[in-house]
Amino acid sequence: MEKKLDMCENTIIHEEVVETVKKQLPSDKKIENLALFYKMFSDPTKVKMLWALDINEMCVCDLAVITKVTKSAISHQLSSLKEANLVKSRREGKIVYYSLADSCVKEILEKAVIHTINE
Amino acid sequence: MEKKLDMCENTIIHEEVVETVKKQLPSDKKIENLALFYKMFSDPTKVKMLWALDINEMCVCDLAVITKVTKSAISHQLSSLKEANLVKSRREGKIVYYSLADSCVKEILEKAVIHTINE
DNA sequence: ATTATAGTTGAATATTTATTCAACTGTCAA
DNA sequence: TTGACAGTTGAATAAATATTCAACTATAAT
Repeated sequence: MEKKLDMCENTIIHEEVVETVKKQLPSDKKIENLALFYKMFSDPTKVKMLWALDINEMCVCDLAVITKVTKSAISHQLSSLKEANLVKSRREGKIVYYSLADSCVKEILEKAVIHTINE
Repeated sequence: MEKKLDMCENTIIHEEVVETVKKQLPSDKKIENLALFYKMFSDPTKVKMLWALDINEMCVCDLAVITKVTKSAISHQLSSLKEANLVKSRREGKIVYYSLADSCVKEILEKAVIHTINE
């Protein structure tokens, strides 16, 4: 009679494949950075902001109008996007203008368009 | 003296820009689909799974070992990935083998590599 | 038929992420 | 220097997502 707890549910079925794949995988840190990067595209508000900024630089108020969320929410989102080096800002008087920091953004958005069903 | 509630915090500062951008933005549905698509790349477990599957087709057990999460969690993740048409599966006896359904996956992952700090 | 293993499922829980709220800073103009 | 407005911030809350758990299906072997 066996123990109630099965020892470990992680049975390796194809040991060779697992070993080969493990060797070729990027480091956990790298994987995490990839996921972090794509998180910036994984929310409708962020996607809309990025798309809008690709068309024109904009201030927080305008982005709030376009996305229909509060200025505060926009500001929080912009700070993640800035930390991810996807947007940059410049101040002009009271107004802060945001724009894309990385020309790859539109390219990335458009790459996805091909793989999604529209309308 | 004004009302306590300010009528609407969404002041449009650059009306012309806002109008122009609004016209050029994709529909909300399209934006949402884009976000949904990138959600499939926005979690380390999913990224690792996709990367692994790009190297070799694999069964649920093997993926569980490689990602260090339970078979159940993997199965749940695979079902989202399948719904997003990023992976496909075939059964061989008791074992279900998963593989990439879309050759763009690796391309997308690698696009991000350029924009992330590694190690 | 019975048992064992691979995988799936739905509900519960844990974790993460987005948004709101209220108080704050910075800049301009009266 | 005071008020008004653009924007930011941190903490609280709400909402979304990932993981676990336990019960289940499917297939194969004895």
